[in-house]
Amino acid sequence: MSQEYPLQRESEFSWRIDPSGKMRVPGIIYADETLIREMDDKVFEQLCNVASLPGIVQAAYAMPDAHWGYGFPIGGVAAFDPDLGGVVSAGGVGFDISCGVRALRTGLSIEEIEPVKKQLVDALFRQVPVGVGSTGRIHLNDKGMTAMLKGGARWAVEQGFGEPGDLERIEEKGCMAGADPGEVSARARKRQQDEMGTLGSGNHYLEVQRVAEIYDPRIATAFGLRENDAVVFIHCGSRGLGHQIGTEFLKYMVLVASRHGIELPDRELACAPINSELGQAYLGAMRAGINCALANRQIITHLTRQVFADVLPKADLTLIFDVSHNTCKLESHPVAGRQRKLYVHRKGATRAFGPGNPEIPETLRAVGQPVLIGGSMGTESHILAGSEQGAGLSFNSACHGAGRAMSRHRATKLWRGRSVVDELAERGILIRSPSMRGVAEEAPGAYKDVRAVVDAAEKAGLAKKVARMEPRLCIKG
DNA sequence: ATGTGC
Repeated sequence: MSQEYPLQRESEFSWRIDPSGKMRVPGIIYADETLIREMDDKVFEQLCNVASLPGIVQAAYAMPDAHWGYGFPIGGVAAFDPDLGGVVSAGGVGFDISCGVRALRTGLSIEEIEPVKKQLVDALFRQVPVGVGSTGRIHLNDKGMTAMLKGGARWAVEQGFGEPGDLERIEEKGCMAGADPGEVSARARKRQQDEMGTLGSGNHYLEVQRVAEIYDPRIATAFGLRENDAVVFIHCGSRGLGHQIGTEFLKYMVLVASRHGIELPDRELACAPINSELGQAYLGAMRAGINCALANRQIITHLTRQVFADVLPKADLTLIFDVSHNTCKLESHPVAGRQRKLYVHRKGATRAFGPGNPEIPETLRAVGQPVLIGGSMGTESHILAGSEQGAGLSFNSACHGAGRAMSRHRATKLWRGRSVVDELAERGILIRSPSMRGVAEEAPGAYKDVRAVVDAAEKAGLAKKVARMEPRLCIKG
């Protein structure tokens, strides 16, 4: 644990760094003692940097899966008040804008999947493009690109990818308002024109999982989950488009920071006032990036349904929910007893609205928003539900995954992709990937213990555990 | 995360 950053234990699952130097607010980390001890000192340093940005409200937060990121920690949450000089930061959203997870029920039990598992994983691997630079069968011209950037998953459904009923189970009903395709450069558009409906690389995957354990039967029933059900998890984002938007705006934000009177503790924290031309331009482009990710996951859902229709015609894939974990969104939150409109950055952190929140679909409003936690390849995933107390703890945010425990480079020194695949196959978990190096980088041992992460999130009060899933097959970038 | 990068 850090010598340099004095952590005060606030409770069994929360830790605090009091403001010092240029920090305007404290840093708060939700974690158990083991997670805190193993957390990179860089997380604390980055959290203190975030806490020093103009207009930050209440505290800079780190989730239990936090690790070192670009500028902001991954697993970081920070909210800014536009009227107090609050800022928006490209690095605070992350390069993979609106990277997120979508979970689907299949209407099948795992016993129905097992006999055709190999056929299913091979068909998915053929049908869903994966890997660095992967392209799909959809090619968008500039007009189509603009419509996609404006319409998100709603556009995808209009194009015949999926069903109108899907939209109800997506954040923002599948279409992020305030997107400004005019702020998305020609280069970003070009990079994306052949990449719709592709999974990408890194930690992105498509898995078929077994519901292994139900923690909260009432909420599980509301989410349509039963033990032994087969479910699909899709984890991916906005591909080359989001990355290009992030890269370009980061550069502009570095250039004009001093003009806005912003002193950057770290160049990677480049940001612009929300109430500035650049801040508004970024928000418009970022929202278009959100729509790109929502459309991408929608198209992949359609491809997945086609595969199931072929291999398991009895299947009926219905959307449980779709959550993004790299965003900046305008939300209303109580601060010291007063509702305030804040721009909440969640980078590697999942929105987790509690019961009653009007943003949650009516059919789920009584139980809270599904919080989808994708574990690493070969390990378990979790579904949680937003809690009422989460509002006062982290602007209704929770963890997003297991969180890396070491660098990709170190992981490739410790594991061989081929042996990882073989070992998982022995446990009946089938992996298909174009990159054995990618598999080594994503080896289960390179990640934190996802169950410890989820337990800490629950015990800190951020969200409530609902169900635990085990992977049976996985296609990976 | 990324038409992976120096």
